[in-house]
Amino acid sequence: MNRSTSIKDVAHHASVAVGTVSNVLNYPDRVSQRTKERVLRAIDELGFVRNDAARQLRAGQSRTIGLIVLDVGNPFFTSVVRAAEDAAALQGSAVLLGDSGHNASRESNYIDLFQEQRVQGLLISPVGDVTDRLDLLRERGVPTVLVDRLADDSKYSSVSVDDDAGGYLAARHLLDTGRRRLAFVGGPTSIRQVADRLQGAQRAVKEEPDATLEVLDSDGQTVLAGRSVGNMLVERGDLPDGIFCANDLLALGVMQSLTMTHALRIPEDIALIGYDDIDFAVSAVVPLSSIRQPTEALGRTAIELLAEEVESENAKHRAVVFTPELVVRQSTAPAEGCSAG
Amino acid sequence: MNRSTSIKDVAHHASVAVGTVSNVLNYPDRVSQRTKERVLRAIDELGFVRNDAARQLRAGQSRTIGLIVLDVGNPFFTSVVRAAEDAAALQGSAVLLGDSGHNASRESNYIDLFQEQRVQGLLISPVGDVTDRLDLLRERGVPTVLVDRLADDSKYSSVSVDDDAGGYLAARHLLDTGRRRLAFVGGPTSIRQVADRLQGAQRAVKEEPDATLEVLDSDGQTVLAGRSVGNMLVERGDLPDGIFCANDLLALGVMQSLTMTHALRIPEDIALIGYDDIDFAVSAVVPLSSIRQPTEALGRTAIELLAEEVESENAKHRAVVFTPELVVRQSTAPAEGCSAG
DNA sequence: TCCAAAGTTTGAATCGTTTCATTGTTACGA
DNA sequence: TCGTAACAATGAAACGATTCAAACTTTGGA
Repeated sequence: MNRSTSIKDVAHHASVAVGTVSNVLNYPDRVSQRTKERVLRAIDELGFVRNDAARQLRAGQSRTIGLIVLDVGNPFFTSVVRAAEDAAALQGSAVLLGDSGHNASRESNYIDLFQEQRVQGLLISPVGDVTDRLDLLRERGVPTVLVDRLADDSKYSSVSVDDDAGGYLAARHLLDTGRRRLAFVGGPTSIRQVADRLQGAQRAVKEEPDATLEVLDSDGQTVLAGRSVGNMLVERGDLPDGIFCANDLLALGVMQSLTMTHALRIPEDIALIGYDDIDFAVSAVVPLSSIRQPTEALGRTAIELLAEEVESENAKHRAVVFTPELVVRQSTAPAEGCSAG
Repeated sequence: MNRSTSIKDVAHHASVAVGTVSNVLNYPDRVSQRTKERVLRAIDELGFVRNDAARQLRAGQSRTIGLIVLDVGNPFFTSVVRAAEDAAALQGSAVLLGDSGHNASRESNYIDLFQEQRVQGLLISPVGDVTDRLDLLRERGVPTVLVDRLADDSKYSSVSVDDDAGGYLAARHLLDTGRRRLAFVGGPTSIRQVADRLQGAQRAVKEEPDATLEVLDSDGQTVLAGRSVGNMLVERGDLPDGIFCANDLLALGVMQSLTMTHALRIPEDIALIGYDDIDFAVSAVVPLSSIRQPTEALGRTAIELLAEEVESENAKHRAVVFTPELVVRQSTAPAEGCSAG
């Protein structure tokens, strides 16, 4: 109803020119102490709040950064988002958050929205094949940084985590604690993350001549899927002595099935390690060893890479790959006759 | 670098006036077929994207709604957010999401940001005491709807869930399945939600002359806290036959402690029910009964209430209270000698 | 052929900032 | 007292969209 107060009202109320008010807001040093006080008082009395649309229109660019993630509910992304917000705040930008929910059309809507908002740049964990759209954005001066996905060519910067290294870490840890008959439990290896983690595990196993690695396909990446793999294992007998699951949910499912239904002991009979280090890992019946991804670094670095590209159109693109971290808990405590390798 | 193409460029390229281009975008019916096609082609060829800042500046209002939640990682809020986004999309608005992380200063920053963005309105799950700020916002024509908090006076609309009813549902269900010696496990009752749930449970227990309800304080609302309550119970003996936990994490902790460490059977020896119906409830060792909050309805209704206030300055404020829903799973299956009643 | 009504198109004015060339003021050394 | 440099303050122009009164075109009936 009542049109909100503008810089003009403030200027009038403080008996100065509009330019002066603007200077108070943006370049306080250019304004004398007396004037500044008068203007600030006026701002306070009138309850003036800068209209960002007008500022942005004049400036040609906004102070916001678009961030599109696959699933805000996923702790991995939640953590990345928070780190990105904090890093952006440090450089005076705000993050507009979009949750694509693995849905290409939602993703596309967010790209549209952010483009209309003239965001400084875009951080995205892509669902669909958005390379064409991203190319267009770049042409129009909106740089993009890929999150949790290695840029295929060198057209974009990206931040990602080395899943192969993570897989290696996990398997190596099982081997180091004396296990030799390992099993990998993971969803369809068509998922890149799963394939990479498996590959890393295989690499580690090849280092020990007497070690073997069996691959068990799971039907999805859930607790229930883990449970059925566990049941299957027990039914057929011939158990491995170390299990590496492609994520923590699977691991928790396997743990449930082995310990509850079948009275096997973890880690004495079978060691178990997951991936992601979700909150539940630490409070599982047997606290679960896992591989933690450096989410804070991901978010922070993504913002930094974007800043580089915003500053100079021709900044070199960089693909930053982080190495995950092993978190040891009870579920992989060394077996009794441990022949550490 | 290259200033992006404006409506003026499009107009020039299509040999029409700027007003015509605007009409094509906003009132296609006012424009002849021939012209429309020409303009649309020009838009396509130039890759024109509307500058929302300019549109907003002229319109005096944006098409965005601010939403500040306590924790996007919390499945409760994740679900509310998604529902709100969908409902907003239906009415042509976008949601700007802010995660206060239970932090009053982050919350305050988001309010500032959203105010500068001239959001249509604000949905907020407040951390600190923001009533003063909200009052100011309202004066300036930015309506607010409280989420997951009952408005204390009738100055605001709000959407919330009846925790008392939820507590009643849970306890009543334990009673209905034959349990009589109940226990309530919950963090400090200074948390409103906890206090309300307890109160509802007490109400239900009073309905059965031979039923009792014991209150067990927990140190926080986590799995580990639940586990220690469980351990304590077993150590002291004198077990209840039905336990109602103020949230699912506590319940899972209690379940771990009872079933694993102490070889008690759920639901045969003790029935167990949680609150929130998190994803893990269904995949617990014994699938956990719980109370589900109507998060989708919360998000949707919040947007609807806000729309009412946006439309008319003097819309009556409404406090909509939803009733949660009982989800029965194995953890509360009827005891053998069930005297339903 | 003319006129009115309906249908299209035009383009200047406007929104609230920031920018910047210009003007006004002050201080100080010559 | 004057000139000049440093400092402050001014206000018109610009950003890119929407709006709307006015101008123009078409249609169809008299």
